[in-house]
Amino acid sequence: MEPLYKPDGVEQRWQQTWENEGLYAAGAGRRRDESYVIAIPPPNVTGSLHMGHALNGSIQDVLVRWHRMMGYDTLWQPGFDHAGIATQNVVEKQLVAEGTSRQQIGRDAFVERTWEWLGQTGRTIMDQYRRLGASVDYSRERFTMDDPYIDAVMTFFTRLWDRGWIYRANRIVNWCPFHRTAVSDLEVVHEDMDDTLTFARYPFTDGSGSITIATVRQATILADVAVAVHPDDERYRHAIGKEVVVPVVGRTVPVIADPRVEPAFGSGALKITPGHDPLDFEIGRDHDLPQLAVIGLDGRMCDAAGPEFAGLDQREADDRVVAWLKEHDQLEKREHYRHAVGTCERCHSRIEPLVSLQWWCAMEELARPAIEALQERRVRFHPESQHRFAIKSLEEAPDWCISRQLWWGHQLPIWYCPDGHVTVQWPAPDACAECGSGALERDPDVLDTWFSSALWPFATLGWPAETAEVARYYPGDVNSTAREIIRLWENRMIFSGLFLLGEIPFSDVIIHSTVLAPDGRRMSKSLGTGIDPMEPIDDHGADATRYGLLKISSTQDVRFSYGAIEEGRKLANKLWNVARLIVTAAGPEASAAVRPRDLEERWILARLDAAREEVEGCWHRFEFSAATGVLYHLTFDDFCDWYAEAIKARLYDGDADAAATALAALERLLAVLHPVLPHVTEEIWLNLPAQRPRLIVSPWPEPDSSFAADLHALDRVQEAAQTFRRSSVQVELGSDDERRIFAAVVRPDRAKANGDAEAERARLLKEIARGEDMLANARFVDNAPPQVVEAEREKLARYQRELEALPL
RNA sequence: GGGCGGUUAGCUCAGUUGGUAGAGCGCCUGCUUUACACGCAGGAUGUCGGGGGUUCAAGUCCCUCACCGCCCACCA
Repeated sequence: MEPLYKPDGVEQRWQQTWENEGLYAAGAGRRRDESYVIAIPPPNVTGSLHMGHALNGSIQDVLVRWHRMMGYDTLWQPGFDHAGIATQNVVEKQLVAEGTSRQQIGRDAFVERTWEWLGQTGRTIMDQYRRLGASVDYSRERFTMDDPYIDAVMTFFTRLWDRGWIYRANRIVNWCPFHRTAVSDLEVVHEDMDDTLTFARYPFTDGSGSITIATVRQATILADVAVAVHPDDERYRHAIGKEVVVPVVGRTVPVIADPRVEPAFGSGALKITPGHDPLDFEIGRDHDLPQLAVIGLDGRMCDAAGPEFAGLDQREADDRVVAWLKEHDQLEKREHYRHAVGTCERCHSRIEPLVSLQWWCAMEELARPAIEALQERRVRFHPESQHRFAIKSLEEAPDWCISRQLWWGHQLPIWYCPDGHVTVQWPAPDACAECGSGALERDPDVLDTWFSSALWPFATLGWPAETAEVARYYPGDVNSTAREIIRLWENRMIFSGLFLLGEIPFSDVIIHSTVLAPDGRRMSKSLGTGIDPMEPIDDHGADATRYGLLKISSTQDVRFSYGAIEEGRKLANKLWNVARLIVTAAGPEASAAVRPRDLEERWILARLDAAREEVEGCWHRFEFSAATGVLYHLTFDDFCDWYAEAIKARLYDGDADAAATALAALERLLAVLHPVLPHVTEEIWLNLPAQRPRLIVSPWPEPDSSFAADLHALDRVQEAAQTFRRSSVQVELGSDDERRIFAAVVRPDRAKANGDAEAERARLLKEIARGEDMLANARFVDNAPPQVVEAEREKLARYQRELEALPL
């Protein structure tokens, strides 16, 4: 064993060994009946792992390794999401770069090309998980487009259909003109943009002047069917019921009253364009107004806009409309206006609200049991604030637009016959369910990618087939993910699990922190602030990276910190070296045995057990950062600086009992550290004398109360040592044991140099004065809890003794 | 506009039920004859964002203001 622990090579070796020996597989190390199941949030096949994946992987791996050591039948399910629009976006852009397009090569060729491309990316991602030391069952890799998974998706759809919860409706949707598909509200991101607000006058038909409206989308004037004002708006009361002439097109439309108009905005009068605005769509529907469309699916002006405009880019059309207004003296003014505009999450094209025929899933019946389950705490979100958010999101969830006009994804199990009958069936029907026609055509649309993600925890187990795995591993235990995905994924897994299997897929949802760049900005490729998690892993090791990420994790957003990772590296190195001390001194013939003879040996055994319990508490509460603190303190302060220093001399003397006990203590330390630092602990384990199973599947230390009484045995020695080192004041110790340990750990030659009796005297006098003040305060003594007063008295007495012991 | 969170040492952050502020890094001082200098021992540094309130006692509970961040959102 070298003095410097070098993770590179060691970690890769263990990662291969564990996987090859089947120790990552479901059920490895199983010694009890209960299962422990986590389904990894399947990364999109499009990319590589980012820092959030590394943190999330570390969190899940700690829980999984811990449960594996406790003997649970543990399954950590890996795989990928086909990520419909995200994947199509990447491949489509590749085609554009090659000077072609998906339309040119056609659907079949496009899908084939996508399959080819993701054969490479998937491999990369799984290798990155391996490099992190993630103990997922790599033999069970699943993909949301595997054939059995497709069965699950289609079954989900047909069951919803059978309940009558899926319907087709013409509604206004968010339309991405680049991808030429509808996207859900959740896939639209709002970005601040500079715009121009145009104020245009619409003349009344009776010649009594005009009414002014304000708009940022001048081209949509062509599709106006009304002007609306607020019913209580005194300025426009006279106008209600009159008619105005729409500029350019000359259409006569009514002025209506609707409370949804905001009088304070713009001119207070709103032009109504039901075909191209969600609010106008609703107002139009409630007032029985027609829907006109002037913008086509490609985002350009369509034929309905008239021959002058057809085919124009919207911006050009805007300019022409403005020119017309100016020419006819109907342009009142134009103002700079900065506002949030909806854009496509994937390609950032401006979203066009369009009326289109889409498939919807009614949410009310699906959400209700999920809301109840959350309210009854049958599933819990951590932290608690996210639990409330999850409930609120379900309560407010609008019907889910599940159809997408994409090519990459699960095609809807809907067929049409020439007579227009609709057959919904899976497996695919041979003939129309209504008329028996064999000439069926499948609906070209695919499902929203989250429709299939929602089934991840059980579709990966073979559902809808009644597999032994579903029976054994469903429901699972924990799901850990990022905050922004609660509505997209967590809630949908909850309601689909309840609907299809009658149970929620997990009992706890961990919402982990977002890892920001060191400067506090978001980590993103476009900003250049991203840090590849493989970088710290290569530089400092997977153990150090795992430790560092867990240390900085909390409930809020956290900044990435190399310092935290270096701390992890130091911990691994420290551990390596104390193991070197013990193993070398014990010799190859030694064996571990708990044979404590002296106080410090009983004390470290008690400390190890107490720390084990503290760490378990942290993990039960999902407080990963707190756990790293416990482990660091245990290793550096308790195990190395006190225990190892105290027994060092006896180890050199060849004391077999001390060596056996030290080996036993080291084994317990390694076990407690293993879930966070799996590689270095396994490597040390290998170097211990005697044959034993791999640490990864070795039992987690059992509670051991034998030495609990000695937990505080060293408190007095530690305090005496600190006093001595600081001031050269020798504090009287109570027993030979205490004096012996003091002598072994404290080296007088090093302490004296720092002694400054005068400074110490001043410090003690200050403390004593403060303590006397407090005890002289009647209100404090009368009202503080007795133990607080007593503690203050003891502190005061101790300071007095130390003061008296100071050399003059 | 709505919701949530943050503001504690030079930096990154902990602070459980109110009991008189901590860690790591950095900095200063002193230590290497057989675990580790990726180490050991010691030290300095805080009006706990501002203001008000409750309490014997507030970083912790309440109100308020300021700034920062995230999520959500149909003021065209």
